[in-house]
Amino acid sequence: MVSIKEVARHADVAISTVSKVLNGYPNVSEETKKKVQDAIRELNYIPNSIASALSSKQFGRVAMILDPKRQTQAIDQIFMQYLLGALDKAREMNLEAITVFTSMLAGMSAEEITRYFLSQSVTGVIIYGLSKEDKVLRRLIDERKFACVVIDAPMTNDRTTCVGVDHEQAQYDVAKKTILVDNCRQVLYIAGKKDGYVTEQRLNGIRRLEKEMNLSVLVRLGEFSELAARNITLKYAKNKDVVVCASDLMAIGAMNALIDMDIFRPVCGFDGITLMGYVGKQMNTVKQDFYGISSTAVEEVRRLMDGASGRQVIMPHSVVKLYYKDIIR
Amino acid sequence: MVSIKEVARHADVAISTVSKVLNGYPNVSEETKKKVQDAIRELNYIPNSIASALSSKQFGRVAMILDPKRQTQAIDQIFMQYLLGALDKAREMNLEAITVFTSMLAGMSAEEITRYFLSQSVTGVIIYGLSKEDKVLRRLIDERKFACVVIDAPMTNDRTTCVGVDHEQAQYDVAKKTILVDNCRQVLYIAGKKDGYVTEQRLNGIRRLEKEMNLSVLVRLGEFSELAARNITLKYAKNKDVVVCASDLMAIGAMNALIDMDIFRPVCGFDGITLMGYVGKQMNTVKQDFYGISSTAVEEVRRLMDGASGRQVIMPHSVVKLYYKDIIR
DNA sequence: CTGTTAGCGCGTTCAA
DNA sequence: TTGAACGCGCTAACAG
Repeated sequence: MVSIKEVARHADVAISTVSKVLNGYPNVSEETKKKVQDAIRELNYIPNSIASALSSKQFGRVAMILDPKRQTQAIDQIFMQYLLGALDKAREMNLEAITVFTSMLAGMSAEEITRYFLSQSVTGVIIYGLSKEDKVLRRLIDERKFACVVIDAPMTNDRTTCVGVDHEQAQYDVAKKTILVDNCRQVLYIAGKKDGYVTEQRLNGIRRLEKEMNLSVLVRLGEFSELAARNITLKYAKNKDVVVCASDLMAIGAMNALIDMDIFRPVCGFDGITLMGYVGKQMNTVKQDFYGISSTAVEEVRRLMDGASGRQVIMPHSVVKLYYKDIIR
Repeated sequence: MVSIKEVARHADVAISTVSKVLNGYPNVSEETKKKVQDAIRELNYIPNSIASALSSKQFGRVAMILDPKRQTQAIDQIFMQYLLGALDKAREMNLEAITVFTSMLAGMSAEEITRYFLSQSVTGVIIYGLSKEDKVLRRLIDERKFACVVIDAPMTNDRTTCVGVDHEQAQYDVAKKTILVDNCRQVLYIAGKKDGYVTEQRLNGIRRLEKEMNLSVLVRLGEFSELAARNITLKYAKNKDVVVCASDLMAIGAMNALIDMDIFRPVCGFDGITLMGYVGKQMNTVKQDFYGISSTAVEEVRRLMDGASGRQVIMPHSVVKLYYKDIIR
């Protein structure tokens, strides 16, 4: 492994000079700069980021905490978008991001996780899909030992920023758009999980619409499950005018149920995933930019690591109509 | 940040003694060991793995290269299993694994990737789902600068190990089992992608069965796409006895097509994914243990990093029948 | 069994 | 503008 020392020798300068060239410092003459760069090229020198980090004390890695078993809004596709968005941005910002699954954290206390992260030089954390029931991660947030960004859970403090769309408004928007077409009054709302933050917010959205439009809304928990949504639909949809679902997956289940019941009802979903299979229908849904959300999360965690204070970041959403062609895998 | 130095001072021993205790070296009296451990606990000392790596020159991180856009066998679910398996094992083996998506490598030459990896102290690489067309990654493998493990592509050299099930045999097995039930003769085989290694191997499997059972097999490329498989089925399945698909996704497409055509044909898939939606039917498929494959890959890459030579590792597979209840999300 | 010493590869003063 | 010297936190000889 060719080190900075050899480059220095080769270029006949001091190590520190090479370092300066490497890091684009001023006060290096063009002449020596060129000498150094030539040497770097000739020796095919590659700086060691580990040593660099140690020396400059700029550790600061970011841990992305994902819970794949927690089938909330949709499926793994979303996680991949999250990962992609974060890793791309991290690379762009010269940050190291490590992937951590909750299964690897299972059984650990907040202290143990803290220790683990610190030993890995992790100073920033992004939590995707926090559950209300997750005492440990909530503790981690409360302790403020890390710069935290929480996706889709409304938590902020001086070391914690939350990032996500306005689920309340989004649910309101998509439901309203769907309902207006057929002037529906009786709504079947299939919500998510009891312990989910987004479930609550989305529910608030439909409640607001209920009041505003004087609707009658029946709420059932679909657990973000296609099958549960199917069964709920089979049971309750008959004398409803519309089925509003808190996820695309559940919307698919509802649609299939309606087909089996041989009745038509408008259905709308949430998330805008594309791996839905072709149901041969169309439906409204909320399109979230998971890649962008995750990318923003990295920027935010960096802000926090640089000492900024936590805040709330609302990402834009849109209501789109998914057709057959959109939902082909 | 409390360092080893402070621990040493606190315990009134030398730094090296602390280091020995930390790394479980012999030649430390129980007495001093206890002193040190107490100090560690009191100060809540956390070793810095970065400094440790630098000092011991035990860098050796491993890069997991994933290509999410490459929708080969199935969907993101498989990638998540891969990630989980690798990260769990890496943690167990005290290796650092970093997630790299091909999109981050796009446009880079093999040399640039090499430089990038080396700068990140990556010395081992796991490649998931290599395409025959991927000249760059193949170059990376050929250059032997890294310990390489390739999943599902039959490449080995002294620095490269391949890991995966025996796709040829697996395809043979599942097809045979499916065909025997109804004594089928006319087979529609929906293969994967032209540039895929597994496509070729699985095709060999069906070809072997064709000869052995004196079948008539029509082969079409389904591109691992549900829709393509659907269209192929609509076009060709009528006068066939069975539809053998090189992926579960395509099998779903085929099944749905058959339902629309209102004819029954046995269908079999490949991979054993669980996010198929409920088609209300059953089918045979090859169950792959993606978690285990990835976990094994990490062990293998470690072997290579430790100087061992490349080899071929065949993972076990099984043929299972998926029922309605199995494929509920 | 313990402590001293010499680095690992690099960033960063501070004199020269 | 340059370079010697120190230190980041830790490991690994080696000497005592």
